[in-house]
Amino acid sequence: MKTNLSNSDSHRRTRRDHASETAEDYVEAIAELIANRQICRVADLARRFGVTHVTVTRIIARLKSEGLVETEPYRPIELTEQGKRLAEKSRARHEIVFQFLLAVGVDAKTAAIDAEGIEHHVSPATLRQFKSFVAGANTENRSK
Amino acid sequence: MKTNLSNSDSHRRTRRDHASETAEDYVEAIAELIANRQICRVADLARRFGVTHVTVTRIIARLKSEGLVETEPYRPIELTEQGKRLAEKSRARHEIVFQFLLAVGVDAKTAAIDAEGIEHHVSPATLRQFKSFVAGANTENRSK
DNA sequence: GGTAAAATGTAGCCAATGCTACAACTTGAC
DNA sequence: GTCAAGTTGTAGCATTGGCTACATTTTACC
Repeated sequence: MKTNLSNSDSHRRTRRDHASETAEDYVEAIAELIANRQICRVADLARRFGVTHVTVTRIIARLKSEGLVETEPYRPIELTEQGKRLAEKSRARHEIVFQFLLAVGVDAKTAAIDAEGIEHHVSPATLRQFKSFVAGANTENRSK
Repeated sequence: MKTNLSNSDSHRRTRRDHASETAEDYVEAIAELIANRQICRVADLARRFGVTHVTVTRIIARLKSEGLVETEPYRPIELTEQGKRLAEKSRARHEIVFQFLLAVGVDAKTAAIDAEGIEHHVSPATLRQFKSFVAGANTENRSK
């Protein structure tokens, strides 16, 4: 059952563009913080991700240079339109993965944790299957 | 004055996770190459992961220092007992994730790609659900 | 308004994983 | 045995994301 597809293809996907995953995690967290508390600060993100404020500062600088966030020194962090779009896309995908895990019987706490890790590795095709599975689970019957 | 030592745990959090994922990917690939071709060379891994031989060399050096592989300069790469155990564990988990994706309707090629990325983020609890889902899907096909 | 605490920024270190360029070793053909 | 081609190793650089230590700014309270 190995299904050896041409190897460079399969691993190109798996390859480390960890940077864009980080970007997605951050814009998603920023959007959530703004939604919940009206404001997003470096310290909030540091707490959220369990890193020091230094790490957050540098990542935010990168996101700024990529046009995802706007911020001035000692000021709160805001999302650009592009950042908001990416945040919403990430949130939606995250939610589908989370609901899917619940639907296949994973407990809520584990599903929340695993969804965080899995969401970045789900292709659009797989996401569609997840989505329709969740929808099917709600309807809950199949006549062959 | 902060005096917080013994942060050695939290520091390197993501970095270490990332490093272990790489270790798993590599021992898994090494085991597969040895199974298929009786030998694993730096160049094989470089092709497989789509990176240069330099990157492979350095990662192998790290795996060696971690006791997962054995190798002498200009010689093929072999797995230690510990390396074999990790490889088998990774392969089994990978296979479950792959079969699970097939079972929920993902096409084989996409499933192969996504399984690569997802496998590292599936907790034991979730893996159990995946496994029993696959088993259930098989039973369903046979009996109904 | 002044000052201490909290928040943020800056400098500089480390590790992991990419790369190119070049050196050294191994292998196969002759 | 020699030499070319292929393989592997080494040097040195970049990027990302961890960290501590220290500097600066903002805020909050008297």
